[in-house]
Amino acid sequence: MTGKRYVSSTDVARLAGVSQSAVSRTYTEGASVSPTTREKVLAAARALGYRPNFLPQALMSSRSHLVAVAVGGITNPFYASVLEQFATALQEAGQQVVLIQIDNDYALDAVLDRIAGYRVDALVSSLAVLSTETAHALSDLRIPVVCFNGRIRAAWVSCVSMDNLQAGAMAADHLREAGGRRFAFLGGPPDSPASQDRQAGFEHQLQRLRLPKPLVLPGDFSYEAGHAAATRLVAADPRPDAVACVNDLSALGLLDGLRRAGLRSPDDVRLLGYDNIGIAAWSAYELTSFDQNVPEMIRRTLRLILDDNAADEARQGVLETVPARLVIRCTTGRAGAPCLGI
Amino acid sequence: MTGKRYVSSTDVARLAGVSQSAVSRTYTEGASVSPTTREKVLAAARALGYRPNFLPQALMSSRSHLVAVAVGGITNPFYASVLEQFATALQEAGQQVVLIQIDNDYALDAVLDRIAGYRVDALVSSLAVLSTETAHALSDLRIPVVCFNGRIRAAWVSCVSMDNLQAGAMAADHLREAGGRRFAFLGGPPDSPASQDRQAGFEHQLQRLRLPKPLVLPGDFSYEAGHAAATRLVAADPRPDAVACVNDLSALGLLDGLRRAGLRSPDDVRLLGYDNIGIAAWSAYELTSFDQNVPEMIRRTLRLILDDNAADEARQGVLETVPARLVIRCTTGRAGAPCLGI
DNA sequence: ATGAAAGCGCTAACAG
DNA sequence: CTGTTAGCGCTTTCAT
Repeated sequence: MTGKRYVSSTDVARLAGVSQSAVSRTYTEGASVSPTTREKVLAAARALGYRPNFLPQALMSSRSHLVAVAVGGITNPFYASVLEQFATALQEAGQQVVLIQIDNDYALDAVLDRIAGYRVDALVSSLAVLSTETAHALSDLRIPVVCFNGRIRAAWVSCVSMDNLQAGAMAADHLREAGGRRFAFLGGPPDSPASQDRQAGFEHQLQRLRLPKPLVLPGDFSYEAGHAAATRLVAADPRPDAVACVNDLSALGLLDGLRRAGLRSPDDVRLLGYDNIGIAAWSAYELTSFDQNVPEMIRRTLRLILDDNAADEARQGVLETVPARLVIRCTTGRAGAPCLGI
Repeated sequence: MTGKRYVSSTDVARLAGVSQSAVSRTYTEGASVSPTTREKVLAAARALGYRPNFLPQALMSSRSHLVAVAVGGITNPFYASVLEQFATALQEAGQQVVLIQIDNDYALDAVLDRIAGYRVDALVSSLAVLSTETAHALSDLRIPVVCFNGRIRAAWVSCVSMDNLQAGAMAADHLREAGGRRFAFLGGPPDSPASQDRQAGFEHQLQRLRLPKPLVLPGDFSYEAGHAAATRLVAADPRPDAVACVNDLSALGLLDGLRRAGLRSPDDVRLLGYDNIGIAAWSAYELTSFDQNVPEMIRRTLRLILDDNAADEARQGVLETVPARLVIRCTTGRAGAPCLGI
C-alpha cells in the first residue's frame, strides 16, 4: 500500500516526446493542442495507463469537487433514499460524495477538521438537529452548508425543508375528514425541528378547528418507539381514534403494536405518517403519508451549493420550504372500505 | 464559490513569526517542536482559523486516506446497514468514505476515472455483480478492491462473502425440520453470485436429503418481486409448503402476497430469507433469516484494504468466507405456536 | 501551438 | 530544535 505507483503527466510527456504542458492541455477542455500532439499524448497515456490526478487541480483551484454529505442513521429508509438521490444528483453534477457518518450533532465538531481538510466545496447535512455552536463552526469554514429539514439559519448555513407546519395542519384536516374525533400525536426527538413543527402545525390546526388538544406520545422516529407507544395509546381513556405520527417508521411500529393489541386501522384508529417511505405502500401496511418531494428539495439544495448565481443566498443563508403532498392510503380510508391490507 | 479563501500554513507561520516548517511540524505527530514554538503556532492558527489541508499530503504520499465505497441500491435495508457500518469503521480507521452510487456493473467503468483521479487508497464494492472486464480494469489501478458477497478473484481484487453455499444447505435442513415437504426457492437476479450459490447449496442439500427438486421462482431481490411470486406459488400444483427466499426483502413481499391470498405462515407455508434486516424482526413479519455477520465481514475487508500485513493477500486477491448464522423466528416456527404475528 | 517556468500547500531531507 | 530547500502533479502565465 505504499505510494509512487501512479503514472504522472510527466511520464506520459516523456514517452510521447512532448512537454508536460502538452499533456495537461490534452486533458483540458478547450485548450489548444494540435491533433498530432493530442494523438501522441493519448497513445502514450494509453500505453502507460495514465489517469489524471485530481488532487493537484483541487490544490490549485481550491475547488475539490468534493461535497460532504453528513448523515445520521441511514438505516431509516427515508434517509437511505435521500442519500441515494443525493449521490446520484451530485455525481451527475460532476461532484463526488464524501460520506460523513454522524451519530449525534456534537460529533459533527469532531469531523469538522476532516471536511475542512479535504477542502470540500460544500456540506449537506441530513441531520435535522444542528446546534447553534456547530452552525457557527460551519459558518467559519465559509463553505455553503445546507441542512435537510432543519430550521437554523446563519451565514453560509441554509435549510431546505418540507413545510412542516403546513403538513402538520394538513394532518389535522385529513384525520378529521377521515372521521377522527379524539386525536393523538406520536412525536420524535424533542430537539428535532421537523418534529416540533409537525406537532405545532397539527395542534394549531386542531385548535382552529375547535377540536380538543391531542394526546402527545413521546417517540424518537424509530419503529420500536412506535410499537411501544401502542401500549400507552390503548390504555388512554378516552382512547384516541386518530393519530398523526411524526414519521412513517414510528407509524408502522404503532400500527403493528395496535394490531398486537387487537385493534384495526382505520376502523379503530386512523393513522398517518410522514416521509412516504417505500414500506408505507407495502400491502401489510398501506399507510397514509406525507411525501416530501425529495427531488425538488435536492434540486434546491444543489442550486444553493453549486450554482454561482445562488452564491449570495448561500453566503447569507436562506430558508427554503417545499409543500408537502398527502398520499392517502388505507389507514385513513373509509372504515370497511376495500383496502384489503392483511 | 471561488477559491483562495483558506488559511495556509504560510499565513500562520507569518503571524507566529516562525518558519512554515515549524507550523507543519506542529501538526505532525511526533515531530520535534519546542513547546514555545508550538504554542505560538497554535495561537496564530486559532486566531486565523487555520485547518491543515490534506490535499498536499495526499499528493506527496500517494495516500489520500480516501476509500471509495461503491453501492447500488442502498434503499435495500441490508445495504444501507452495511454502508452505515462501513462508514463508521472506516472513519474510525481514519479514512474518509467516497460514496459511489452505481446502478449497474457497467456504469462502474464510467466512474473508474473518478476513483483513480482522487487516488483513493482502496475500493469496496457492495455490488454483487462485477464483470470480468471491470475486475480487470480495477486490477490495473493496482489498488486493493474488495467485493462484498462476490465471487470473482483477480490480482488486487478480493471478495469477502457469506458462505452462501453452506447457508443454502442450512436452509434446506431447517425447512425440512420445520415440517416442509414440498420446497421452493425464490431467486434473485440470475447473474448474482450470492443468489446462484444460495440456490445451488439449497438444491444440493435437498438432493442429499433425497427430497424432491424445488420449484424455482424468478425474482430480483425486491419486495415487489416477492409479492408477485406469491401468485405463482399459490397457483402451483402441488403447492410448496416451504420456501427459501434469496433475501429478506423478497421474502417479506412473498409473505404479504401469501397473506393477500389468504394463506398463513408458518401454518400453510414455511418461509425464510437471507440478510436478517431489521424489518424481518418486526412483529408483522417475524421472518426467519440468515444473519451475515456483517461486522466480521467488515473487519476482514478493512484488514485487506488497510493492513500492511495483508498487502500480499490483497495484491494477489483472495476469497474469504464467513459462516452464516440462522435466526429462527415465527415463519418457520411450529404451526400454531405462540408466535402472535399480526 | 508549444515549451519553460512559476506556484498551489504541504512534507521531508538537510544543514545548522 | 529550527529554518532552508526541494519536490509531489498539476494548471497557468509567458514567451516563443
